[in-house]
Amino acid sequence: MKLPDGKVLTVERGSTSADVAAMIGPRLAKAALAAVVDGQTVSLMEPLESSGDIRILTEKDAATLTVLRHSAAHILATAVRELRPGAGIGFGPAIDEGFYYDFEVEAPFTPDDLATFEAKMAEVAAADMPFGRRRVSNEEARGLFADDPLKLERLEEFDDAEVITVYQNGPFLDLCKGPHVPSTGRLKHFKLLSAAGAYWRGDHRRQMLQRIYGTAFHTKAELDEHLHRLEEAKRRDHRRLGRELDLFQFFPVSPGAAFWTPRGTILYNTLEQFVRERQREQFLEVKTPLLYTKQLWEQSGHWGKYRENMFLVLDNETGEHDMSLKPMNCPSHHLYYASATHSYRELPLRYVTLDVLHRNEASGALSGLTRVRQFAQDDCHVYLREDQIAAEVKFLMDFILGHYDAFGLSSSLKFATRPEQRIGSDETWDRAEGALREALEATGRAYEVVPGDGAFYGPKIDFHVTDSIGRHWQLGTIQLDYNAPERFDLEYVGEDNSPHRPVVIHRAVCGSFERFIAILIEHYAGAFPTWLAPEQVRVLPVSERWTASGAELVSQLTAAGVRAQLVDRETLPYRIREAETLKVPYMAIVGEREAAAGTVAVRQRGAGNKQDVIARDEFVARLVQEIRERAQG
RNA sequence: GCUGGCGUAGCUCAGCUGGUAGAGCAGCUGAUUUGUAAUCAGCAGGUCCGGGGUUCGAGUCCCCGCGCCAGCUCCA
Repeated sequence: MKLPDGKVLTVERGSTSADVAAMIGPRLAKAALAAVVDGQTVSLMEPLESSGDIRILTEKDAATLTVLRHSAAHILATAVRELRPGAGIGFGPAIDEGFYYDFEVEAPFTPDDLATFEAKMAEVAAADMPFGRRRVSNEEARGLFADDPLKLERLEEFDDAEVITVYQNGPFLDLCKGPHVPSTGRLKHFKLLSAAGAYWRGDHRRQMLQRIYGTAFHTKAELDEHLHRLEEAKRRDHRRLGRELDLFQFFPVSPGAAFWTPRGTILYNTLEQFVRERQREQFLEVKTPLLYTKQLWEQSGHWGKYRENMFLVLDNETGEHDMSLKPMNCPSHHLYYASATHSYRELPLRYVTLDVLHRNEASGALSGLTRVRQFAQDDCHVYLREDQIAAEVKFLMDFILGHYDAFGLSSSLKFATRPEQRIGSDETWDRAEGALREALEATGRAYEVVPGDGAFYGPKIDFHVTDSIGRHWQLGTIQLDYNAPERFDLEYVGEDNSPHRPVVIHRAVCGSFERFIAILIEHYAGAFPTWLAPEQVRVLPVSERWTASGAELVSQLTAAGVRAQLVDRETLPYRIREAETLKVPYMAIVGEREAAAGTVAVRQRGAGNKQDVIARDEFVARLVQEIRERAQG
């Protein structure tokens, strides 16, 4: 076996990675959690099949966290089986932030059960049961899992050539390809987080299992930090801040549709204004109807593929639900494009609509502002020649990334290819995927491929942004569409004076204003930079004697376009606390000294009582500049 | 849509095994005129999510809806 430093160790046939670790040294043997053999992460107890490269992994290697979590899932299942002997077992993998295990049980788990399971897991870990690995034949496996129908179903899918392995720790046996840590004692820092139903194999037509989520780390510090991050996310939750900062509400009479308060409306309009300003030069904004007959949706393909997500409207004359609120803007843009003859010289032609859209989302899918039934996209459709795709994709990409930059959001790219449910021929898809991939490659940016995740009409590039606490959100998108031009018979007149088919690109930057605002709220934890803040300055006279002086300052600020408000009730400390709670960026305090000198004592949000006494004119000028520059604050 | 949990004053939450509701904040009124994160006092606020049922009696127990939350499915 060849070690990472180039040394070659000769071991007996049938040796394991654990043996290799022991030969290297006792310290490593003790710290070892798994190994990488010929590029494959394997369990230490796995026999080495042939000579090759080997590297022993300890908790310092990131890959072992996944192994630990996978083992934690088995330890959870061990505990559950111990306490609920009849529980059927589904799958139990490691996931991004932890692990889960699915169980088939009579009665769903309660929050109290989680605590009990967690305690039992600690016992299983303390018992330090070794994880044993064994290769079995399919027939033997069927015998071992005779009482586990879910495992038997999985076994049916193996073909004869595949290696089937089982792992056992103490009483618990699972069909599993591993790898696992050497023994249950390696699990020290873990926590069970939640329980919820999950369809067997993710199929909503199959039975629902009960899934338990948990997380595990190598060290207590990492676990604590993770739990702390979950708390922090809760603290920033836009639904909570939306209420506390008085930005929006929901009413049961309109599930999934936000009601924007005066403060929230300012935020919304400010964002919209920003979007309009950026796209003023290179895009053409159009307003289109909200309601259409099904004829349009039949032509676009939505009637067939998207109807269950559309709000259908009764037409009194026909007595049928053959009208619909628009769930997307594309068809209306196509309709408009097709209404005139276009020259190749006009292309690319970019239509944008910021209208409200309606999608009838499953009731259980609704969540705050991030999953709603009524929302507005900054929705653009570009009509262009095929030879313009690469340049256009680059242009749109820069445009989108520039938008995220303005908010300090970093992003990554995903390339999504044809889904199962789709329209258009395979040849068209080949062409679209090829063209989009080529354009993407040409930008030189890194991207991840997500097969089968494309829109039903074409492949897409999705933009995922990372917020200030490291969470990912899918926002913008660039989708290539060769189908719509066919369906809507779109044309342009080429240099050769004959008609040609344009290509369509669907583009959104914010995704939806609703979701984007939710992300901004959480990203800034409600402390918006001044240009976005619903209330930018709160003017606080020290006592009622200085109200007039404060009112004068408010007029001055308002005249300069700054959103300012005078608050003169209650005591000064009370009002300062109130303004801090509402996360108003600036407090302008006016008392005897300031009134006399024509100055203002400026207290900045979150800066404590480090105030800054400056001339009023200067204060106004500074604010105007900060707002104009859209400073990050 | 599915599984589970939750739903008490504008907000955050008490309310034991059934005996027709309570606090803090917010609101209103008054006193105080205040210099950097809550001045004091008083008052007013509730179809206990909605509808059925069990019971002498239901916020509390049962059933059916609705909404929200955690997930699943789906997705901007």
